[in-house]
Amino acid sequence: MDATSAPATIEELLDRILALSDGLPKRLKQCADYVTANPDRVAVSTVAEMAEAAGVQPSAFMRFCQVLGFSGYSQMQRLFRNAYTQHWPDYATRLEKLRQSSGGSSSALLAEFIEAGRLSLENLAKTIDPQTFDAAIRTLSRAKMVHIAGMRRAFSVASYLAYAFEKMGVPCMLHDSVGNLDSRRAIRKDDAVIAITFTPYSSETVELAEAGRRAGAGVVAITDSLAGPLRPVTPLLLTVQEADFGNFRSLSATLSLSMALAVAVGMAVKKRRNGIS
Amino acid sequence: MDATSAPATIEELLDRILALSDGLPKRLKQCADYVTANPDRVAVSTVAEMAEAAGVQPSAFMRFCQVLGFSGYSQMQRLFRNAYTQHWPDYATRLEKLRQSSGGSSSALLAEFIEAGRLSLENLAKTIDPQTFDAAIRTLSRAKMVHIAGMRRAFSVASYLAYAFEKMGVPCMLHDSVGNLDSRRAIRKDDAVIAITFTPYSSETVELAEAGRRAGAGVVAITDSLAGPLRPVTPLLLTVQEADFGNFRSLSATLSLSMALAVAVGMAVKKRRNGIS
DNA sequence: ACTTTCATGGAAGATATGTTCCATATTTGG
DNA sequence: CCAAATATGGAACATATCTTCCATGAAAGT
Repeated sequence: MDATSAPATIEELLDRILALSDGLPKRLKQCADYVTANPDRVAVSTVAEMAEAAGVQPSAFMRFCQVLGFSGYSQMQRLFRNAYTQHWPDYATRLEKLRQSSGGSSSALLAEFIEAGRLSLENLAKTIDPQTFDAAIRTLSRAKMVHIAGMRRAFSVASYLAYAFEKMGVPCMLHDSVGNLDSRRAIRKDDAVIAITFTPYSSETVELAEAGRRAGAGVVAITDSLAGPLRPVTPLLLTVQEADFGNFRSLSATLSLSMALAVAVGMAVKKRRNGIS
Repeated sequence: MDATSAPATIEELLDRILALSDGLPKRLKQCADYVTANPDRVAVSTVAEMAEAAGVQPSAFMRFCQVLGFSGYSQMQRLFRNAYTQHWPDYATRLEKLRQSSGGSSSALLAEFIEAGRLSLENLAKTIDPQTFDAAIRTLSRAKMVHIAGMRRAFSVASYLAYAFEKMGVPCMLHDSVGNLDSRRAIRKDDAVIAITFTPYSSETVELAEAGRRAGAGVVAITDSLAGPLRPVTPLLLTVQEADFGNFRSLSATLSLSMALAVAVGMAVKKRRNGIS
C-alpha cells in the first residue's frame, strides 16, 4: 500500500506532481501535464471530461489520482472545489471587479491593459485590408531572405517575427543595432524588408526600409498611420491602430497581425517549394 | 407549461431572478437570495449542498431551478460551468483545415489569430490572482536592478519589458545570449529577476532564475503552468494560458500582463523615491 | 528469444447525485 | 371559520458519475 497520504493543499499537490512527473508512465504523464497546465478545470469537470481533454482513458486518470495519494478523482476534486471561490466566471464582471479592486490600483491597471488589448484586436479585425495583407504575403513569400527591422517598442514585434519565420523555415535576418553595425548592405534585389515602426517613427527603421527599396527589394511596413514616413517607400502598408493606455501601446493587434503574416508566408513558401520541385 | 425558456447566459439568469424574486414563495426566495449572493458556488456544488447552504430542502431548490426555466439543477449548473471552463477551440485542426482548403484565405488566418488573442485576454482577466500580481510588483519595485530573462518566443516579451522599464525609469538589464556571455554573476542580493518561459521551458531562463535565487534576489516568473520548472524557484508565479494556434502562442495576454507589470512597478519606484527624498 | 513485470483500454459494478412524487402543512379567499 | 389552492418536506426513483477489475498489449531484464 502506498504510504503517501493525500495532499492537503493545491501547492502540495503541484509539488508532488512535479516530484513524480519525471518517472511517470506515458499516459499518467499526459494527465500530469494537463492538470498542471489547467488546474482550474479540475473543479468543474468530470473525470471523463478531464480524461478526454488529456487524451487518455478515464481509468488512466483514476490511476493518476491514486498515484498522487488520493483515494480517487472525487477526493482530488474536493481540493480544487474548496479553493475555487476566487475565480469569477464571467469576463465582464471579472474585469469590473479587477478595475474596482480596492486592494490597490495595480489590478485596475491590468484591467485597463487587458481592455486596451481587446479593443485593439477588435479594431484590427475591422480595419485590415485583406488585399494589402495578401499582397504583403506574396511579396514576402517570394523573397529569398526577409529582413526585419524594428526598434524600441517595435523591437519586440520584430524579434517575434524573426522567431516565427525561423520556426516556419523562412530565411530571415533580424536587424538590430548591436555593435552599431550598419547592415543595410546586406539587402539584395530579391530579398524583402519588413519594417515596423510607430509614432514617433524611428529613423533607423525608415532608413533600412529605404535602403531596401533602393536595392530593389520588396518592402512591407507595419505601422500606425497611412501617412507616416513609410508611405513614400512602399504601398504595402499594414496599418494597426492600437488602443493606448498612458503612453503604452497595447501591441496585441500588432502581434496577432505579425503571427498571421508569418504563418501565411511560411505556408506560401512551403507551397512554392513543393510546386517547383 | 412554462413558456419561458432557459436563460442562456449568467446575466440573463440573474436578470430573471431579480424580476421574479418579489413574487416568490418563502423557500424559493431563500434560494434566490443565496444564489445571487454566491453565484460562484453553483459551479462546484451539488444541489444538496446548495439547498443546505440556502436553508431549504433539495426539492425546494429543484423547484427554484424550474421556475427559472431550467429543466433542473444540472442544466443551470452547466451554464456556470461552461462560463468558467474556457473551451479553447481546437486550433490545431482548424489550422489544418485552413491549410487544406487551397483557397485558404489569409484573412481567415488573421481572424483566427485575432480570436485567439481575444480569448487569451479574457482568460487572463478571469484567472489572474491580484494578490500574486501585487506581490510581484512589490518585489520588483524594491530591487536596485531588474534582470530580465526570456528566450525564443519569450524573448519578444522580455525585450518589451526592457523597453517599458527603461521608459519608466526602472534600472534593468535584458539578458540575451548574444556572444554567449554568462551574465549570471551580474545578479546581486538586492536585485530582482523576472523570468519568462513557456513549455517547452528554456533551460537558460530557468538557470538564470535559479542563479537569482541563490544570489538572494527576488524572483518573479511569467509562465504557463503552476507546476513548471520555475515553481521550486519562486512562489511569485504569474501564470498565463494563451490560446495556441498551430504551435503559435498568441502572447496577447502575456504582453498585456507585462505592460501592466512594468507600469505598476515604475509607479511604485517613483513613489518610493519621492517618499525617501 | 523468453519470461516477467508493468502499463493500458474497455466494460461492469458501486456510489453519489439529481429528479420526481405525494402526503402533509400552510396560506389565501370566501 | 371553512374550503380551495398552493407551498413544503421527505422519501423513492432514475441517472450520471466514479471506481474497480481484468484481459490484452507493450516494455524490460535475463
